[in-house]
Amino acid sequence: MGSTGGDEPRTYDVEAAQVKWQQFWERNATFQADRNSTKERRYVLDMFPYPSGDLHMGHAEAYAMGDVLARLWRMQGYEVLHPIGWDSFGLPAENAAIKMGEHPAKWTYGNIETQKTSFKRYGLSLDWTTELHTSDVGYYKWTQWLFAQFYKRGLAYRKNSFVNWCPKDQTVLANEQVVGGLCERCHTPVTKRRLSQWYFKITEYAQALLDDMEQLEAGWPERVLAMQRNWIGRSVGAHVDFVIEGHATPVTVFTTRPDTLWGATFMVVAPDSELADAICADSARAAFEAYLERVKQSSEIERQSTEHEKTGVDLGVYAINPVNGERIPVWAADYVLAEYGTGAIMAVPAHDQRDLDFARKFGILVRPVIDTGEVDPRESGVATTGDGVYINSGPLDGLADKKSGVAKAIELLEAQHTGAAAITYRLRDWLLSRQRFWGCPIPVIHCPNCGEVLVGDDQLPVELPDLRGDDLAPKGVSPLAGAAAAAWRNVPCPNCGAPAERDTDTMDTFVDSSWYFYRYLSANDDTQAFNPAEVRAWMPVDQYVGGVEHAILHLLYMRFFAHVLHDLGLIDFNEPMQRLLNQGQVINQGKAMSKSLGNGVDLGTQIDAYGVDAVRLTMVFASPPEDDIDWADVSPASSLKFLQRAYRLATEVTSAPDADVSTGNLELRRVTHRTIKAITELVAMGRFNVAVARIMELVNATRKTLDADARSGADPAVREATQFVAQALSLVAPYVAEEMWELLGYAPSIANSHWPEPDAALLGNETVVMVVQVQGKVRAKLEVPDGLTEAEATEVALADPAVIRALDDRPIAKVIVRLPKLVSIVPQ
RNA sequence: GCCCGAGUGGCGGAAUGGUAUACGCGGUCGGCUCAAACCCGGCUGGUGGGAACACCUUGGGGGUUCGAAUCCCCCCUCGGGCACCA
Repeated sequence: MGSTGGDEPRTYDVEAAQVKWQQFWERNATFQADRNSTKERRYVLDMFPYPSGDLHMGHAEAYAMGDVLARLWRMQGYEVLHPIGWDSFGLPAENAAIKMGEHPAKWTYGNIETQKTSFKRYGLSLDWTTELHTSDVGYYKWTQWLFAQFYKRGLAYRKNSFVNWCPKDQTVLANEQVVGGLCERCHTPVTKRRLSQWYFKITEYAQALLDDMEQLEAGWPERVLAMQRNWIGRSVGAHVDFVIEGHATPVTVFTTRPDTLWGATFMVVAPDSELADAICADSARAAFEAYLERVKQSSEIERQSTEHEKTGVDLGVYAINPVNGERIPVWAADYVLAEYGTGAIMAVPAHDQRDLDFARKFGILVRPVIDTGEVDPRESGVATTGDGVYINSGPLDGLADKKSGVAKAIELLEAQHTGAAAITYRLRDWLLSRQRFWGCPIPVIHCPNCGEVLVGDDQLPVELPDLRGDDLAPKGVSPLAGAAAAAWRNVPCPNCGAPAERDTDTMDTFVDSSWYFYRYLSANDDTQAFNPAEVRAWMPVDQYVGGVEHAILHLLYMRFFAHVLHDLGLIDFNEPMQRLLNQGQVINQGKAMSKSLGNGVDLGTQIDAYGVDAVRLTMVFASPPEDDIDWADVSPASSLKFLQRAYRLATEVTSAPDADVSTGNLELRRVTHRTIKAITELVAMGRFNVAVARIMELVNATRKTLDADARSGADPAVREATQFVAQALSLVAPYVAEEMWELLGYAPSIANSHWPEPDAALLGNETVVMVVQVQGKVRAKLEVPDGLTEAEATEVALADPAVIRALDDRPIAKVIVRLPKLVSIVPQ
């Protein structure tokens, strides 16, 4: 009980409030968006969850953040759509199904029920009427339809090449899913396999994806944009053709330094490229094949290691340097990648460290062509890469900077038709096939006569067959290629009727998640993937919220999808997410929570102990949204204490709901309106932790007013302050906010209340604290009436004893006045 | 190696050119209590001083400015991303 005592209940029953308001919101469809609304619309989107079990601390933080904005915008009078669904295809379900001898759907949809209950308890302002599951036939039919659109446009194709293979999950992986040479999901070292696989031609959009980042600069975190730029990896340089002795077609290399061509003393091709095989001399064949075998055995990690000693083999052929006619040897070495550029490079050992290391190991000629004034690379073993004067470079000799050297070299190559300016990207096409069952089947039939045949729109969906348990166990190929799926797989060719087979791979689940936010807008429409009119009405998304771990996965893929959908004429924008918030992680004792460390914190236990409101408040208040929260550093118990303290204000308000606020305590009213202004701005800027601090200050100020005078409970200013405390609090602590709202005598729900505008007349102050500096040091803090003139302020400042003492009779050189709060005096 | 971001009390953090350390945690002293928990209130960057007060303090060094945590240059440390990418 509080020190002032009283008969009314002074705290709220956390558990009872949670049950009561959940029911209320559900019954009244409080958070259901009105599709026919005439209000301005806002679309708040959280990255949809994978139904892995129950809601955990990480979800709790992410969803708390999105809800703050959704709730603010709703109260500000926008029609807010805040949907939710399930990214319900994926490997964990399949693994669980194998273990239990079940169908993956059972595990998946069971988890969804559990998680859904937790979501509802968590008090999020979600519209459940558009709930979707990517594993529902009604959804994945349209994933297949979209694949077909991509295919028809030439953006989905199959090719045979070395691909990333996870030996544990027994499936291929996209480049984006290989992190440091390990499988993103299970951390097994990734190996290479040669397979025919489906790809999306994301490389065709490399430049567009770079260019359109300009639109995102205002609303996306800089680090995400940087990561995407880095990942796309644009390099500007030139293509140069080298004739190979004894071969008709020249080999093209890509280089960023065509100006160093005169120093190219050998050429290197990737051992696992077709090119190496094609040009290898008979005399070198045996050595080459032994080397290739060795390269294939080594893991990605080994190969990528910077410590890795250079290896390679002489292919026994010579190339002709197009600028000086010099014969240079051609080597195969694994430091050249088959997939990047053309799979072949010109090596300039004097000015590239990798080439220098290689040349020194194998005794190949090193010839500097730029004199940078540094030690000769032949002596130092350190390649020089800076600007300098060109030497040994024919027509470039005497030039002194890289820029003109590069330009001159390209001009020369173009004139003799042996090369041209070129741009290369690091980004590779998106490998979308997966050798697993619980995913969206690729709607293609392979016919011995007709080849690849796309399943017609009228034949969609291609439904998954009913496989379970051991049928799904990894056998090196997709379960859909196994005996149990024979009946599903063997179908007549839609073209010629001959016996044919369905494609047995399923799509990467990132395909599913690249378009779910369009589907929310017409989730139950079985005539189209999404309704263009609804997309026009609601999109782009105003705020997207999710983890930064998707910076170059989902967030790149969904951008690519949007570009294609735009080119297909299905949407009229390129960038679907205007603002992006990457919330931090919840960690414990400095480390990510994990089972092996045993430092996990269970969300359900926290909620049972402190309530939803306190947990959410803790999440939001602990740090800026994008920073990690260490649960060891926070105190949900004190969050609850604060909520009870706020609640208590409402129990002490005795004025009528329609009381005339203009008669209220002016000081408190000023604090309230300043707080309204500050919180409105802070929340809009995503500075939620600071906004909460402001709520706390308003609670403190209101408490002081109440404690100062026993009659303050009847003061309408106290009601006004408390009312705003409830509204601001409702952004993070919706249950206690509803309780307060009811106690104040207003009709629920507070979520539909009108967010106040600050009264401009109340933003000023009668008096302000004016700081007086002498030589930049604060010498006095004076309480003066607001609205002094500069001359008056100066006069008051110079009269202050502390200021006089600090001036010590020195004459004044300058006085700078910044009204209303500062006077800076500069003595001579 | 390249690219981003960050360094502020014992801790999370606030202040983005104008009162450094808001708000909270922790601590401490006091009130309530037979007692304790809860709750309520005060104090809480450092050094010197009995006090008034003075000086110092935003990773380090330099600069711009009447005034710098904030802007500029150099360096250090930490976190993240990419990485034999030609």
